Amino acid sequence: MGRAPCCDKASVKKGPWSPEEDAKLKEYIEKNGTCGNWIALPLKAGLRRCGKSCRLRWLNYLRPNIKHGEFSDDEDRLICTLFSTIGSRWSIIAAQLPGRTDNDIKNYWNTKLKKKMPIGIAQSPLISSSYNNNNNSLLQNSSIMASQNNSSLGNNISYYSNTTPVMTFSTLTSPNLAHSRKGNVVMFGERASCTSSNGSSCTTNRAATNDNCLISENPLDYNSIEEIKQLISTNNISSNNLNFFVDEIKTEDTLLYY
DNA sequence: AAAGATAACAACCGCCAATGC
DNA sequence: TGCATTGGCGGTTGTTATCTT
Repeated sequence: MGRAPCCDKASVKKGPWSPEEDAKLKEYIEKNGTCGNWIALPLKAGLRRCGKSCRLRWLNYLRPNIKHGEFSDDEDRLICTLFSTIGSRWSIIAAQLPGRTDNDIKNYWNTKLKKKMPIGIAQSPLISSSYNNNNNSLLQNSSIMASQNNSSLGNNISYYSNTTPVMTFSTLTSPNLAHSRKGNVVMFGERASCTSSNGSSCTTNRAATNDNCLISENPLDYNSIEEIKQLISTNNISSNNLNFFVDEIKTEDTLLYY
């Protein structure tokens, strides 16, 4: 037996929404909310639409505070850098762009930004393969997002909180980078440097903090999650911001970056 | 001016994880 | 514990607008 359809395909309307349908949906949701059940909503609202279609219409077009129109240069940059890091996680990218929907960003990427990007970045995010479904939630819960601006290992990596870059790391590809595996990025290590959003910086060979910056003086010594957590703790770095990175190590032993 | 090509964007489809029974 | 249902997501398609020849 196959999966039951979410609605009766024969009786629901498809295609573009009319202004009347928009008004009905908007009025119903503003008055009653979604009641946590999109499937039942169209019937209650007097719409001959699939519940999924109603949800999509509301989320992408009708709900308040949706931003339509041109993307700013800042938004362009953020989308590009996030895509280069995490790939086509449109909902996560959209969460960093207030007022924008995942569908909007996806369309914008496919029609415009993709053409602007270098082929390697546009087609193959450097580290997206290190994110799997199991830790997506960690990513979503993190207030910090990472992006690598260069396709080769060991160059500039920026971390964003919402749309604000909070810090940029620079690393060198070094034979002493103990945690480098499969060509992924390592932020522990000698000769690393960091510049934070307030202009302060910290460089090289020391365990240091500057805003959310953490550089370990000894890349060889941090082999366990607990050690890393301890390091974060003793340097008084917000654990909320860094939990994701710690958990990343725990679940994906191929990617270590701080 | 017309026809074809391309771009932009709205909407649909199918898969999967979460949830409730 | 297993199954059915739902919500959410990303990929894809369809339609309309705009551009080019």
